[in-house]
Amino acid sequence: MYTIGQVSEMFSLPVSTLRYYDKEGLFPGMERQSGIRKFSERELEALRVIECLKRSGLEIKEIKQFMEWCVEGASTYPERKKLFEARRKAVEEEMLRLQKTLDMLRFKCWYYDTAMQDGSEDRLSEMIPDDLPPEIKKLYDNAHS
Amino acid sequence: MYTIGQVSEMFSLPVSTLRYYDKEGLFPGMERQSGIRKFSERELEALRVIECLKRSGLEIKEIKQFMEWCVEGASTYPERKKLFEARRKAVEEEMLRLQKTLDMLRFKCWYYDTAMQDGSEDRLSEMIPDDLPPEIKKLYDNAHS
DNA sequence: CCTTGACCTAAAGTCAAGTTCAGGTGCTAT
DNA sequence: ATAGCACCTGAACTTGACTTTAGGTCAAGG
Repeated sequence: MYTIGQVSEMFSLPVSTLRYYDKEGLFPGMERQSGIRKFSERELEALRVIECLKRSGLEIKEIKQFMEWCVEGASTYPERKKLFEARRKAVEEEMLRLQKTLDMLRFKCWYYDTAMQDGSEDRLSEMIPDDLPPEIKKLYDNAHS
Repeated sequence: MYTIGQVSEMFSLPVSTLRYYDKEGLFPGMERQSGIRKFSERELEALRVIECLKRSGLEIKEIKQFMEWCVEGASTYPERKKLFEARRKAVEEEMLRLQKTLDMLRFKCWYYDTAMQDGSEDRLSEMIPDDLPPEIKKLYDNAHS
């Protein structure tokens, strides 16, 4: 059993954020001792799932919905599974978008490296898009596709 | 040369967003004909960079700063390069975090698949964390590391 | 005894990134 | 000539996720 301060330390989250999550219903049935929140292993695992779902792009109220399903028991397994499938798909798509973003950033790093060597962008504007070095052209094409 | 409506179509962005970006200074020196914005190839490339930098986690005012550097000319190549290097690093880190998120989501998909077959989580709670199938244990371990 | 530190609440405040609103201009098709 | 678009502006509003504030409880240490 942990206090809110200990959990704040463990997860590097402000105490105010943990209280906010609690107020929003993200720890249904959390125990209290004379008003003071007691975080058990169950709440720590909930917090891990919260962080996962948040990073997957879910909003707080949708996470709350999930936590309610967990309380409801076995009858909501299908809903919970559908949720995780949907988030998995969303994150896989996000990874693809990020890969394109990364290729654009890498291209721009090369671009400004070259501009600094040349002292101008004149030669670069001649090269784009067809006379780029092969490796760089790959980045450019993926970023602009 | 394109109107704001055409650019809105091309980038699937609301017209109001394009006007907001303009007001925030993200298209310095954009042309106008009797009050009406004219988007040239320069603004379209700016928009591609804006979307890239936004996805990399940059705020609008930092993107504005970048656009101002572009106007200043060759003397700001080093700043611009540093910016792209920093964003590249940030996105690479974000990809790692997302990979862990994805492993957690894949683990949960398997988890609820299994729970649905069993009709309960009893067997699962016995298996976690040491008696999971090897492939699943990999996901679990990476997600919880 | 009284101060300090960790906990509590409800309510108000903040911030970024848009979106919406109210009112206005100007072309063109009926 | 008038209705309907696509464009314009400044200002107010919205949303989500926190954070801050103001005021209060309670146990331990000096």
